[in-house]
Amino acid sequence: MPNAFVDKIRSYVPLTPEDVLILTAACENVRKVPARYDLIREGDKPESVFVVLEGWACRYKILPEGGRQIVAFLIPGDFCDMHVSVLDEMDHSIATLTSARIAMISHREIEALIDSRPSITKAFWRTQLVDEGVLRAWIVSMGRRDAHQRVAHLLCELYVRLRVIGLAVNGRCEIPLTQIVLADSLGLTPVHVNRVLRRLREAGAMTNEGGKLVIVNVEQLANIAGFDDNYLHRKLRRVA
Amino acid sequence: MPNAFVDKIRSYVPLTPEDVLILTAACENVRKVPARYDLIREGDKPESVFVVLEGWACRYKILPEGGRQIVAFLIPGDFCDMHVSVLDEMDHSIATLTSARIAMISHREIEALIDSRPSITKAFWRTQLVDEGVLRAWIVSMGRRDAHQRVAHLLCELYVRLRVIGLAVNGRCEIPLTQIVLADSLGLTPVHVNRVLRRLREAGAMTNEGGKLVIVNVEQLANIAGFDDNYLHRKLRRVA
DNA sequence: CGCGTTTTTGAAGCCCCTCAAGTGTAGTGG
DNA sequence: CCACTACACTTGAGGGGCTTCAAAAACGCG
Repeated sequence: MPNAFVDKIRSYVPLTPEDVLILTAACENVRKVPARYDLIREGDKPESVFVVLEGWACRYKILPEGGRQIVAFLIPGDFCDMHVSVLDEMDHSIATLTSARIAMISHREIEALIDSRPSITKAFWRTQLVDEGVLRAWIVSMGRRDAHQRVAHLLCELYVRLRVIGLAVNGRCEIPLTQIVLADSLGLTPVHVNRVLRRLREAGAMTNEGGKLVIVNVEQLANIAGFDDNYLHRKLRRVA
Repeated sequence: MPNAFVDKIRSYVPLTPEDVLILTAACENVRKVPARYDLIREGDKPESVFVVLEGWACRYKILPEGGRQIVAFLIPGDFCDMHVSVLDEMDHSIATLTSARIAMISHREIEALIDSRPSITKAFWRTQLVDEGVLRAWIVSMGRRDAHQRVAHLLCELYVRLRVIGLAVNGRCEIPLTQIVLADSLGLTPVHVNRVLRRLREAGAMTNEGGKLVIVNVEQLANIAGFDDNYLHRKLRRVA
């Protein structure tokens, strides 16, 4: 049975069959969750670590005036805050964007993994550093790129991340995000996102099929965005 | 002899006298560095962990078109990327903003600390989670706050962080950043930062003394920014 | 004292927002 | 099978916040 979490960890470090068994066992507590469901809210005391096995989720913050800012997208294999138990409460919320399968791992199990499995611990560190790199890249985008570059850059990031987990092939992948969600993550309005997407569509970089956004030409998006994949520590093009 | 690094760690967890000795010893390799000096550049292979003992530094990225985006400020006590050795190369650069004293700790020493000192390890985790919280807060600011709120929010963040290390008292502190640096961190132009600062000055929230920006009324800034200190896991007002 | 950098101020313009209305499209229930 | 509803998407018109360009004043450092 495929497990996105195991696959992700394996993409960072080699795993022994025993490692795989232990990781798989850690994911036994699985919940099916509908779209737009809050897994945890700002202010809550975290009780366990979430692992996305299937579907999409996001971290977000709500502002006093009511606006929402998404600060990260979580795709299959992603997990959150293995050390978060050392802080009192969440400083942001996490919600699903599509229906999803979520594994919940207790802190005790996570710490047991960290204490007993050096290679898994190393993989955890790597994922954390990559996540921070993504946060920094978002800041760069919001600070110094215009709307077109910004949209294109996000799509490139998502493409690379999806390709790693086998959900993108030949410069093509599906992204189940509404224009409203995109706007909330990019610091734009849905109206403007709509106009930007239209131009990207007209340029032949993407299409809109069945309510989903489909990337059909990453190269072009990368050109528009000035995308450099170094911060993901993965390559946009698979090296031969 | 005071050590900002030890003080910061101590602000997160209780330290035994032995812990203090070990941390102090780890900082023996100190360099004096002038302002605007690159400690490490994007693409470099990191060789050690930097700790800011005195002065200010920043993480930044240069865009293809030449613009600079600052993605984090480092103040005394801050250190960077204890696990960074697990990645091949830096995805951003780090430079001083003022003249500074920087301690350099080898990865071997860091890992020895992590392996042998549980309380210090816990403090490292906390600092990392707080740093991530700051990155997310920056994204929220850039995405959903206008220029006035954005400037005010950054000043509030810096105030809280400075207060923790004893560099702010009674709602007042000095910030040695030029308007150009502020602009590069906020995703604005220096011209507009100037206009925003003028209004904050006229409102009595801050002043400009001797080339330094001085916060004189944090409460007011917090009101303008809609500042919520939860993400720093420290209080804006010291609790009685 | 002189020079480079930062700060300041003005004027014009554009990118993106706001407001508004209309068009799909999927799911629901009669 | 077709209203009916709830969203998301689309498109237009007008406005405002921030940028760009330009130039002068003030500062700080050798």
